[in-house]
Amino acid sequence: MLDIALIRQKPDWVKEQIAKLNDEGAVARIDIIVNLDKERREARTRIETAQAARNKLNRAMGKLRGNRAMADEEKAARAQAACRAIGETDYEGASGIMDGSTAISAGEAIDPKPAFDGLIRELRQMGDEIGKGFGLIESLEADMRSQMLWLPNLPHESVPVADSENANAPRQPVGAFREFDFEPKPHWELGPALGIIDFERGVKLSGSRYYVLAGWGARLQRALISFFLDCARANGYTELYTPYIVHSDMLYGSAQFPKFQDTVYGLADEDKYLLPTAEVAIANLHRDEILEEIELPLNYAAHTPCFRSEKASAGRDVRGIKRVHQFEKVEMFKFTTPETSYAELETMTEQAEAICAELDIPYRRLEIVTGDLGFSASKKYDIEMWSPGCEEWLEVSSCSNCETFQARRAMLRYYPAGTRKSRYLHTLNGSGLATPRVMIAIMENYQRADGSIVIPEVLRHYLGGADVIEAAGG
RNA sequence: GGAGAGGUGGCCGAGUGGUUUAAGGCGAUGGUCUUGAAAACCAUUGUACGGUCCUCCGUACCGCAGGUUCGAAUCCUGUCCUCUCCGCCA
Repeated sequence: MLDIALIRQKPDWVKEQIAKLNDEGAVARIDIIVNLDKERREARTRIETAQAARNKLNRAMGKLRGNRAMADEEKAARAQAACRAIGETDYEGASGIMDGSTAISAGEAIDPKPAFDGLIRELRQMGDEIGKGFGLIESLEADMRSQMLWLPNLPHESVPVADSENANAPRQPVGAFREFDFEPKPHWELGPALGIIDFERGVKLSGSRYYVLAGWGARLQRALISFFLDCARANGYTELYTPYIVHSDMLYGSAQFPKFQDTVYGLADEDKYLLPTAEVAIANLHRDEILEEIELPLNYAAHTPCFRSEKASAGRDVRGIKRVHQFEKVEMFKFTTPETSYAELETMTEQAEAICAELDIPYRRLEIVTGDLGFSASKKYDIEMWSPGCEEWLEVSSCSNCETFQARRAMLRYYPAGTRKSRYLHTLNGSGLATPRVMIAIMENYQRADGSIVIPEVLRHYLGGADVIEAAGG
């Protein structure tokens, strides 16, 4: 979520920033929000003033009713006088009369019953109107919130301004490209031939975009996950095991909802959803907490399955395991101060790149332009591995700084050292890495003419020292 | 899944529908005292939003959501969570 104060103060500047993104309709929300904000603040000021008067009168009523030292005749006279004052909207006066701090002149004897009934009638009427007022505030604030939830994050000033992903600027690739003396095959041929990917049975079990890994395929994946987690730990990330099913609030917190609601899988009978990424679970870990600056940065990593409906990309990348409904990923996540988040983004991205280098697969970094930033990132780098079989760059990691965008939604805050005035944290997330695509890259880069696959050096000790996946399978 | 008990500030823990606007304690912070510390004493002690933005004022929040009432931490309903026992179970 964006800072409402910023929108209020510089609506035109915010519009300019949003216009750089590929998000039609978001700019138009700003005017709606500015108007709602104005309306809601006016209502709040007005209603809360009335509520303050009413609270005071009710308290005074308590004093009048409960005053044992006061004769019933005087109470009745005061009730009647207070009733008259309220009718003239003199709430201060009425309050003083009721709590006994204002003297009243003695009049004729009054029947207490109608006097109090009249007073209660006045108070009830005030209450009814205030009730309506709070109803108005509630509906204005609900409208505001639903508008705000659809606004994307603003790009960092360093992000290149361009419309589409085609403009993402790749850096120089790193690592040696293989030279094959045969035609390298795509993984969707290598996998079934080796018996390590079973597309047909995956589809039989669950439908298209599902697959079964068997034997060395399953073991290779497990080895990769262990390797990734060990890298994360060496880099100072605390490993987490989180729930894979979370409340819908968590998806609002990490900003998948409301915009990308149709990309996740939900449970039928509960307001709970399967993780599309561990980011959702980790981003909400410190929800509604206020951390101390000395604890920061907090670095977490978790391996989870990720479930994605991929409705938006129906028909795309249908071959192989590049785009599937269920995959495994190790996610890196950082909670930092605003001052350090951009340095941490560089660190995190370099850590993801280092994993590619250790696997000895050619990779490159893309600096993502404004039009391809996505909804929640202020700045983003993608990392791609080269796959010689399908002859394309595969996105294996995406590292983002969301600044305070998620923090505002999930109430992630900290006290700067020596203060008690809380600020929002910055959140960063990055894949480190995602298995199916890294599996593709390994299979295609490490394939040999006979269809066997050499196991990358760094993975061998996770696989009992084996150095090659032979065509016979494991 | 069944039965019972319970959710109150950073923590513990009082709290008859009003007459102090959550008592008291612990912790924390600041101060007094001290060569220093401890002790003692004094003061401060949450979050969000709104108004003014120097500071203060106001509103809301006693798990959450409704309801009753002029007025709810307190009464009613629903719900979530925790604990104990029973059942089932990797």
